[in-house]
Amino acid sequence: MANQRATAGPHRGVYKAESPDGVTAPASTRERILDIAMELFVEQGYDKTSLRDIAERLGTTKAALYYHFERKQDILLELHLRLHALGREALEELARLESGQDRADAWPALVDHFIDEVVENRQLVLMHQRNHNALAELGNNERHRAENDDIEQLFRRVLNSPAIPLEQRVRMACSLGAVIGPLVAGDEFFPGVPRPELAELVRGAVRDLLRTRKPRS
Amino acid sequence: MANQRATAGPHRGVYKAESPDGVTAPASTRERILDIAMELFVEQGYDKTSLRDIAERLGTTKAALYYHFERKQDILLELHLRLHALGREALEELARLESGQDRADAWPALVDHFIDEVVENRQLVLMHQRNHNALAELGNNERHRAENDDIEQLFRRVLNSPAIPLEQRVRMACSLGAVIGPLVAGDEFFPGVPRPELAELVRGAVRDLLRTRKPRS
DNA sequence: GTCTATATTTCGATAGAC
DNA sequence: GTCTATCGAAATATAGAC
Repeated sequence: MANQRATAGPHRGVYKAESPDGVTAPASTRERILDIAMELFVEQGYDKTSLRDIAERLGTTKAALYYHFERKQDILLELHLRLHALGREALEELARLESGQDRADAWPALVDHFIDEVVENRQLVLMHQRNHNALAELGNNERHRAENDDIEQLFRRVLNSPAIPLEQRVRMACSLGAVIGPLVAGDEFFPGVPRPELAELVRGAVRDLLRTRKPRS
Repeated sequence: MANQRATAGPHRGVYKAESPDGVTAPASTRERILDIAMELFVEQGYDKTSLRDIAERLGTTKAALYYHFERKQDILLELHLRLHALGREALEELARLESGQDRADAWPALVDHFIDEVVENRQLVLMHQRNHNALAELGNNERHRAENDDIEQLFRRVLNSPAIPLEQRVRMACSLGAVIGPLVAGDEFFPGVPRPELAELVRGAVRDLLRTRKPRS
């Protein structure tokens, strides 16, 4: 009767049925659903993944899923929140800095952190970028809209800081794309290269990218 | 009776009903369909865009579309081929170079070209990256598979050239992501900045990114 | 918590008139 | 080339037994 909120009833807010001590409990059905859904959303996309597909791979039936999630969209929403949780803290901290120059100075550390998280949660990032449209439709959901608008505004606040020269702000945006390129999309292009080594090389590339040169004057 | 293959019959291979001289003819229905579909695929995604949606915005009915395209997928396929046509030539030329070093040297020019095309065909690029999953399903289509496998192999051949140091190859991959970042995805982050100026800044960033430094030894 | 139905809706695709 | 009408195949979601 310890921390069993997950089994206290269907679809009710926040769950995270971890055992109080660090013991790895058998993954709750709810979380197994999320993991399987993430796999399938990457393989086939959200729209082409039916609840029947998920249920089959999980070994149950469609209807059983409705005990754990009210609607199909809620599965996607939960996964989206998982992703947002990754970058939220770091981004908030960055946006809290007053001066634009401080923000620019702190950016490289943020990207470093970003690289680590992309490597560790590659599948989640993949799911995000391969289901852009489906995720956009979550905009109607209140819980999602609140969270999402927030994150987006944090980004905007940093990348729009008028105190940072435009050139540097553009490079900050470039650095994010540069990370996604080889670490996610172009995975098949560097087979056999251990991911940590790849990450290290990307780190070096981003470092050079962010080191703005003198404008040719 | 000049170049009217487009109206010679429904869905038959290649069309491009341009008038022989450079005169801008009124866009054929077929091309208006493609343009509208591209818009909608960007706004809502391929899966959530019904043929009814397309027909409505075009001012006709669903059934009319079937005169111009045999299946819904064929609309997406045609748009995909439009995109591939953009980069194909440059990429082929690059892959034809024998030495790996030659390829690495030619890469910056390719990216420069890539930047121009991304700026000029932003919507098409957007459609591509926002419908990754739907496009992957075209893999069953023969016409698509032939074309697509080809392009992918060209990329692989260049990015795998063993003569190019891994560090540089990774940076080549980074450079592609760095272009997409600010020019496509992060469009809303630089409002008011004319796109050519943005492109120029990205060009500078990529230049620094590709200039590999001495390894710290 | 999971099952077997089944209701409901939407969409791709076809038939055939004009 | 475009229309109306309709078929058939999914898929989401619900009802109710166990």
